[in-house]
Amino acid sequence: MNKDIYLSNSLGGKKEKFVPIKKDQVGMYVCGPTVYDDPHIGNARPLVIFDLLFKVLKCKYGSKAVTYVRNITDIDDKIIKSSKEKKIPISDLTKSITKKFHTDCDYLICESPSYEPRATENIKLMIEMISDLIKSNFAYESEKHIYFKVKNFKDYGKLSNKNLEDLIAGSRVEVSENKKNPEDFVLWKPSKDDEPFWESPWGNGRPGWHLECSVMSKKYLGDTFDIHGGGRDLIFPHHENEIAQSICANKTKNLANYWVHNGFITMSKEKMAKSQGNVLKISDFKSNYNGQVLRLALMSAHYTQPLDWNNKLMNECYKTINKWYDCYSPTNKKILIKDEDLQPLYDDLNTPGYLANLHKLYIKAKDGSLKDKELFTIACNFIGLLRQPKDQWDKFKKEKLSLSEKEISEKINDRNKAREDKNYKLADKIRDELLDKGILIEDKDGKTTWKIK
RNA sequence: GGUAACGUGGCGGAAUGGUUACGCAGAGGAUUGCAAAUCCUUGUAUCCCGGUUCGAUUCCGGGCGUUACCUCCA
Repeated sequence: MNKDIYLSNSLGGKKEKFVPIKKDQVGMYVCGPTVYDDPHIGNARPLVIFDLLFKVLKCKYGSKAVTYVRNITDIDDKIIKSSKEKKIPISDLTKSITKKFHTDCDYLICESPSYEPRATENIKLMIEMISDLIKSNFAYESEKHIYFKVKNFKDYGKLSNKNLEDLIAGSRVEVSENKKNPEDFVLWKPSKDDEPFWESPWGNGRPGWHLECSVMSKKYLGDTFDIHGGGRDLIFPHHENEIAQSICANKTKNLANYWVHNGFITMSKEKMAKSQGNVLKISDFKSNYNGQVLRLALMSAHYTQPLDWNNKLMNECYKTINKWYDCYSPTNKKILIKDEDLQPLYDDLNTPGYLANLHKLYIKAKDGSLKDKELFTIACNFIGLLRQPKDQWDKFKKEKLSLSEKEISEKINDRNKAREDKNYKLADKIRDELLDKGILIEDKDGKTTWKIK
């Protein structure tokens, strides 16, 4: 397959043909979690979206050609605050949230990135980058704080379409007596007695937000790399500041050539965010839904669009996967997905377009040959669906049942007796009762079978 | 106030300068004791006003509306 990949580039605001810096090598950096609280559905979207992009890139460039780096930020003001609130030592908190995050990734069927560096393991490199920035007059020290001097970087605001005057006029920037200018942001700050610290030329302290991404992307992908991803809300200030730091420290023109940002998950059309108090934890879904259902739901809209999260969406996705399992036919054969079927994914990760193709392949597979079913299964597998054996999917459904199989067959016997007696009122009552409990009865060829709705 | 995104049938959601998305729901039919499941059939929608064009839902301008970012947020 030699089709081009297109991506919506936030830098410039247009869909562009993807051309990697090196012909047969792709580097992608995605902002991972700050591990201070349980991951929620909003966090799940970039996990699934960039997992898909990883798969598509590997499909085109080869599985070894793509380096996917996703950081874990394990030192930050939010973590310190959360640790105090929860009365848990910081390292315990970050370890347990990181573990939960990985469990959630598995639940959503996301494969591991190539590297998953932690901020606290790279403090030395951060200090080096700060020193470079001070030397080249892009940063200054003030009362044991180091600030980035935004005015000295003329391209500041290019990604987020902001200019300095507006930012200052907005005056929502954090005011601090130590700053020379209100728009400056902190690279290093002193730690209080009860806060974690690292030794530095400017005293014991800790890094500002933003810096870990600049340092770790450089470490694994170089000064300039291909794709940088994350949620829309990171565009400003996080990515803007990353760009400023990296370009000034590395003396390059660009940090990443393609900036890819996913839209938000909303609840009743309003952004799902901790500050709004309307977050749904990923783990809350585990008892009721197989992770594939969430994964499909997260792919049901284009990644740049907002996605409203509700029960109807979940139910539709559940029904779709349940239906698709009828054609589940795993195989070790190498069956290639047709270019025309794959094409929507190459075109800016158009997941709804690909899902439409899957529906078409399903219809073909349903009455088709084994090979059609195998192709359909492989096409689902490509985006991380139908990877679990069917009995695992059924098992999950059975766990939710309130009736035992024995009770169900007793009810069915009762109903069939009633039918023989032509007591259809009773028969229908039993059937409806079972349906209420999620058991679907089918009379076929004189036999009655049941399945879980 | 500044900066963006979006506005498609009952709902969700793609695409597109002239013809079909797709899914769910609904309707009709086959089947059935009745159902369910399944199968078959069925949908002519692009916020408003101008402009460009032979032709715009699609491009351009204006308006209205919704949302987001400008403070931590995926």
